[in-house]
Amino acid sequence: MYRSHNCGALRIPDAGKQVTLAGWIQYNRDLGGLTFIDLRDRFGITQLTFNMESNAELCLKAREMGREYVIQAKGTVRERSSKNKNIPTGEIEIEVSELTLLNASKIPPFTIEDDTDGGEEQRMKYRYLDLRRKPLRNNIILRHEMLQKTRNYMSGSGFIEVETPFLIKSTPEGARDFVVPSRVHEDQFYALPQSPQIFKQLLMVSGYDRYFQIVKCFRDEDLRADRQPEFTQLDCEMSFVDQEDIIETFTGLMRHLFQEVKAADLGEIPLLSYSDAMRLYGSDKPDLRFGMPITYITNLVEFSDFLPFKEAISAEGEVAGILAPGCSEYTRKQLDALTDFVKESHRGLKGLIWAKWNTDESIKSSADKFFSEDEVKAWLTDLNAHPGDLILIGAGAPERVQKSLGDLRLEIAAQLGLRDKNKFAALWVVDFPMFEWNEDSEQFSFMHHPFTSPRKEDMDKLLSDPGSVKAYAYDFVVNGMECGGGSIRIHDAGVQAQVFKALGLSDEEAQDKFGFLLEALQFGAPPHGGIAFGFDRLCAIMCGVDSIRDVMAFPKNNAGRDLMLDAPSPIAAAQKKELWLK
RNA sequence: GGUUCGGUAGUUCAGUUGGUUAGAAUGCCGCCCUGUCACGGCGGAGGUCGCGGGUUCGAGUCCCGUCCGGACCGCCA
Repeated sequence: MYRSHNCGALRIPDAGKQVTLAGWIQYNRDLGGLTFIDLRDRFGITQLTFNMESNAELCLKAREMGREYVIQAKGTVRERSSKNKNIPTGEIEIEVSELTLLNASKIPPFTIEDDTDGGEEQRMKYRYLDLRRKPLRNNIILRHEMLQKTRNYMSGSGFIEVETPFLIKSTPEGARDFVVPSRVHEDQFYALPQSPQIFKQLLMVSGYDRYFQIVKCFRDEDLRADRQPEFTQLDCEMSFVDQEDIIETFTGLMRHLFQEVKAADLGEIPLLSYSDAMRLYGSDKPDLRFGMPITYITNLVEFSDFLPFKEAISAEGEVAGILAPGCSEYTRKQLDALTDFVKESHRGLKGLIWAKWNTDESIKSSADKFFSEDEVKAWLTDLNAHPGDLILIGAGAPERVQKSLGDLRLEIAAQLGLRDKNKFAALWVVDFPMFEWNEDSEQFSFMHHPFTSPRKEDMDKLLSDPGSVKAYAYDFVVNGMECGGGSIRIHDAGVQAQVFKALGLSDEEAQDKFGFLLEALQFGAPPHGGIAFGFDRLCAIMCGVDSIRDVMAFPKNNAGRDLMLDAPSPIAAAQKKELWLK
């Protein structure tokens, strides 16, 4: 028996007990006549005490033990004479009578503390050491709780978990596939699934009614803080449901998880249409922890001669602004920085007009030469500003105004500390367009995926006016992060064929790529729909971290490399040959 | 594919207009210390300044290329 208790277990009532502990050395404090060792495992830290007077040999031995050595200690639990209020075991210590070195450790490349001195690269290379740190350990444990509570809730709601294959067929749509060469079949490849989409629909055809799976998915695209090449989805599908049923079911799941894991009440979760989200927040995943919606003042400046406004309006653009509460003291430098921010090429505004309502009630704007104080005051009032506030106004094409002011809204909220990690604001975004126009290929492509059902009332516009067709598609958004998305699927082979046609896919192509699905739809496919949640993202939001790396045990770096394994890596020529690779 | 920031001691960083022997903190090693808890005190060791080329009397510093890391755009049904 290596231990009688873990390192987080003992308290004052245990005083007098003979115990054996094992763990890693967090700190070794040698005071001369006394030596203290903080012994750590994933449950906590317990102090070991060695006294030169009572046992000199043991005390000298303890001094030799370095950081991260693995040791075992037998001794007596004792109340401390000087207590440490900062840790749960801080009122007791172990007076050690027997000390065993189980394994020494090299000197760690960075400190294994709550706040490490290690940089990203070191921490990724020695991920197993980084995982010893409490913040990361807490995240991994929270993820475990999420997994358990999700499975329990889903199972309790009549869903069954079914595993689907990882070696499947590549389809060129959507994200790039990771591809696995076949040894048995020359020049042929499997693909790793981007999601179990087709399988879960086939399971509905099979009559499984309510399916879920917590499953790895793979996408060969560039990485971001919230995107990894392999990631985990909570994948779900239901039969005989409409959009309202799905939203109700998974509102229940989300409320449950946030309540259970974070003791957070999501409250009423609002539904917002895609077009409203874009218009008010310039994003299909708005952060609703704060207000500051984009407010359109085009009608107030309709007949203005002020060139930026005049040009925008004559080109069917908009003039709109956002409120920066309490920012009337912003300096010229700060305002210039915000102007540069919206002028960055992917946002594309030509500039930013500001207007300050100072605390002394005076009004000042960067367009004072062109507008009377009353006119500027009308803008301020329209944006719900008060003395002490600043408003920022942009003019241009609607998409640019939305994108720029939407990003600016997030930037200012961040500067004002309004993106509070302990606050959770969820919503459903609904009524997505079915298709979006692709400038490069000059044809429509699907917004969600090609099996998404168009809305009933838009069915007849599929071929005549695809751009105006809306879909039964929905996203679940928390704190400005897209955490889930799904749709009602097409269960009618005829409708599916029409959608493929609208996408410019010939019958032959559709048959080649999705023939098995089209055929399955003809064998009594029930009406069905589903949703998939980004499990890593949900965990990241609950952990209050910016990157999903921090909730994954062994993530990849910025460039998709595993710095610990040094993967990907070349393979031997013989192995290549066997796989028919040049 | 592109933009941008960075690479200097084991680690995290500083290093001025190019100028003699490249610094700090922390870690590491040694000595001292009986109530510490990121213990403290004294002393010490530790650097091909990512790599290659160029400019210069002289490059950590300037220029070009390249590799590596972070953030972002494109991309991500």
